[in-house]
Amino acid sequence: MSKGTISVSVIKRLPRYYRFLGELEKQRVERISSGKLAALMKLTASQIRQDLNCFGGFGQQGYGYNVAELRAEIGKILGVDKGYPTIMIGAGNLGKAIASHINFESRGCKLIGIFDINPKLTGETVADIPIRHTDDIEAFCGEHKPVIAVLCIPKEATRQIAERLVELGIKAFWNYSHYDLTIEHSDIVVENVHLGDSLLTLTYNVNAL
Amino acid sequence: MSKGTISVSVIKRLPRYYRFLGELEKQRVERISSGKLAALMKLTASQIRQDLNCFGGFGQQGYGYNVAELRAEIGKILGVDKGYPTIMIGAGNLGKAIASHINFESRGCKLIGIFDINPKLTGETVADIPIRHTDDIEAFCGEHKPVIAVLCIPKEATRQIAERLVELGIKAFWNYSHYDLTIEHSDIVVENVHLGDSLLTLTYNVNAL
DNA sequence: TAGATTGTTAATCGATTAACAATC
DNA sequence: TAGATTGTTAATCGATTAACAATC
Repeated sequence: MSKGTISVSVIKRLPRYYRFLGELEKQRVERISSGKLAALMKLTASQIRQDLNCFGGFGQQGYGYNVAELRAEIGKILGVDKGYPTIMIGAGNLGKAIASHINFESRGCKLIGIFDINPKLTGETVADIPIRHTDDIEAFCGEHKPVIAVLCIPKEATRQIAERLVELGIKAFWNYSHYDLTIEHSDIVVENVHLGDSLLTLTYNVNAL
Repeated sequence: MSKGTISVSVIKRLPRYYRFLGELEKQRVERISSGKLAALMKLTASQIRQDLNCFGGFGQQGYGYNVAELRAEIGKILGVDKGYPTIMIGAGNLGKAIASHINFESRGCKLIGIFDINPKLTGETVADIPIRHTDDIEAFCGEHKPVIAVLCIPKEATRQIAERLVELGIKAFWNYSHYDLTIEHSDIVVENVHLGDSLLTLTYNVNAL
C-alpha cells in the first residue's frame, strides 16, 4: 500500500480530503478530477495527485477519481472503522463539550469511559456515558483496555496522569490541557490541541490587517 | 520592527514561544540561551534564533535572551494587549465551553457578546455574558463594533452567518463549525479549527504503531 | 481515435539546519 | 581578556509545483 514513510504534511491533509470527499459523496458526485478537487479545496492539482500517490494509484487516466471509492480508501488509511476504545479524563466544561460534540465513532474511536476527580460529578451522564471517579481508572482500564485517552484537565495534572495512563496501557493522547505533552516512550503518540495558540495566531493576523 | 513578510510557519510557532517563556518567567528564570530553550521546546537552537531574528535582535551575544523581555516583545508582536471586541455565535455545548474555558483577554480579545438562534437560551449567562438572540446581532454590532467572531454553529449555517457578519464589519473569524470557511474578501482573516481532523490524525498515528 | 487526466519525474521554491564571524 | 552565545550567511533538506509521457 504505502511507499516508504508518509510525511506529516501529507498526513495532516488526509482528514481534510476525507471531509471534502464525504461532502461530494453526499451531493451524489460520482467522479472528480484532481483539478476540480484542487479548485474546491484551494490546493493545486499537482499536490493532490502527489499526496494520493503516496498510498497508491486511486485514479484513472482520462477519468479522474471515483469519489466514493477514493473516500473509502482514505477512510481505510486513516482507520475510521478501527473503533479504538477511548477514555476521557476531565469532565469540566470542555470535556463535556468534546464528549458530546465530537463524533468519535466516525473517526475510528469509541468513547467508553469518562473520569473526573470531582466526586460531585460522579454518576452524571455525558453523551450516554456515566462519569466515574478518577480513582476508578485502574480498575476500568484493567477490564476494558482503552487505547486512546482524551485529556481535558488542568496543566498541572497532565504530566502525572499521562504517566499513569501509559502504565495502564494507553498508547495515544488527545491532549487539550494547557501543557505540551511529550512522552519519552517511542511507542506512544500525542496530539496536542492548543486552542489558545490558535486564537493568538488569529489575533496576530488581525494586527496585520 | 519586521523584515519583509513573516512566513506562516514562524507565526504559528510564536504562541508556543510565548507560552514557554511565560512558564519560565513564572519560574523566575531570568535569562535563557537559544540552546536551552531549544532543548526545552524540542526545536533546534538555530531555528529559534532564525525565528526571533525575523522581528529583531532580542538577544545579546554571550548572554542569551532575557526571558521577561523576550516574552514581552513576542506578546507585543502577537498583540496580546489589543483587546479586540469579540462576539460568539452559537451557545451550544461547544460554544459555552469555549466561552468559559478560553482566556480571551490574555490573547488580545475581549468577548463582549454571545448569540444563539435558540430563544430558550436567551437570557442565560455564560462567562458573565448574557446570551442574546441571533436577531439582535445587527443592533449589537452597530453599537459595539466587534472585530472578531467565534463561530460555534452547525456547518449549514456557517457560510450565511459569516457573510452577514462581514457586512456588519467583522474582520476575523475563529471558526469551529464543521465547514472550511474561506472568505473571498482579502481583508478578512479566518482561523478554521477542525477538532475532528485532529482526532483523525491521531487515529492514523495509532494505526502506525 | 482524440481528449482528458492520471502517475511520476524533474525543477523550483521555501524552510530548516549548520557554520562561523561578530560581540557582549 | 576568554568564554559564551548571538545574528546572519551559506548549505542542506524537504515539500510544492510544473511538465509530460503513459493510458484510459
